[in-house]
Amino acid sequence: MNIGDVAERAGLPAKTIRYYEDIGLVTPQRAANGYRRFREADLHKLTFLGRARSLGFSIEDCRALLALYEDDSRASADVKRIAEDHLARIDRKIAELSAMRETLSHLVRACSGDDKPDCPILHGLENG
Amino acid sequence: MNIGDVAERAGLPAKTIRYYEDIGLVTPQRAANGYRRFREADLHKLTFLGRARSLGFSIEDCRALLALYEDDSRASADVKRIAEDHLARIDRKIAELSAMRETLSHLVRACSGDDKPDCPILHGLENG
DNA sequence: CATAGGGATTCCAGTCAATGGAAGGTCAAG
DNA sequence: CTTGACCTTCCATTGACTGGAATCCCTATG
Repeated sequence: MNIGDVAERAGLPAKTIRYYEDIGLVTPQRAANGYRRFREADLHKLTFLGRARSLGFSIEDCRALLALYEDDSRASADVKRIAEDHLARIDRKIAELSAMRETLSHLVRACSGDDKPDCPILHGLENG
Repeated sequence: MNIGDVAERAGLPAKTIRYYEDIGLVTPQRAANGYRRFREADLHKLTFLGRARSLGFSIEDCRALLALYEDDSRASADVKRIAEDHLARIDRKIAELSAMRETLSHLVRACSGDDKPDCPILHGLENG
């Protein structure tokens, strides 16, 4: 497979796949003309990466998950720890956004949104 | 005020304040020795910026909000529109994270987390 | 007066995870 | 032979800072 084919099948931009090779997540072979040549195993890895990234795992998490994915003698506890840590990060992020949402929605609700300058939103930003 | 004082009072790192000057959000005066000299109005702006940033507004939103803040003939509708747009972005982000959380927590719950290689998390990443 | 410290200055590089674009090489079809 | 779709590498940019180096300024003490 050339990069275009694997990109389509993995659902990732070719550019991203080149980047993943750059940082050592995949190591496709090369054809005589210099083109990358991807095998089925590469496609599996890229699909795996796409899914992990879409769940918000960092590239470094993905690297670790991929290593475990390829390691037949892994302990599922190692995978679970990474996933739980990430879940905790997600929860913290949601909490942070919810707090923002809470504050901001109060301000928005208080603002008449007309052509007059008086504005509770600006007032809130000014005075905490 | 020197940058250290205004940094402390605004609750922002000095480095961030220099950056904000760099991108034109504040324009402190300069003393004869080259030090930045901040007035009370600068402090207000920086405090305003800190609050807006902590609510997740982008720098460009902050720039627009600051312009409205300084414009006595503003319409509160303009402020409200920016805030509502941002609120919608927050909601989308929360929804996205919640979806990740949902998927991931299912996988985590299904994983025994022991020393055996069998792992529903990896399986889920492999097969969608 | 020398010096030590704490603060200030500028500039450059790095973060994260790509993404955009330029300049050029390769290949299959018509 | 040319066209157009692919592919290649390399460099720059994104957002919002943050870290660090090298240097300068000010004040206080010995």
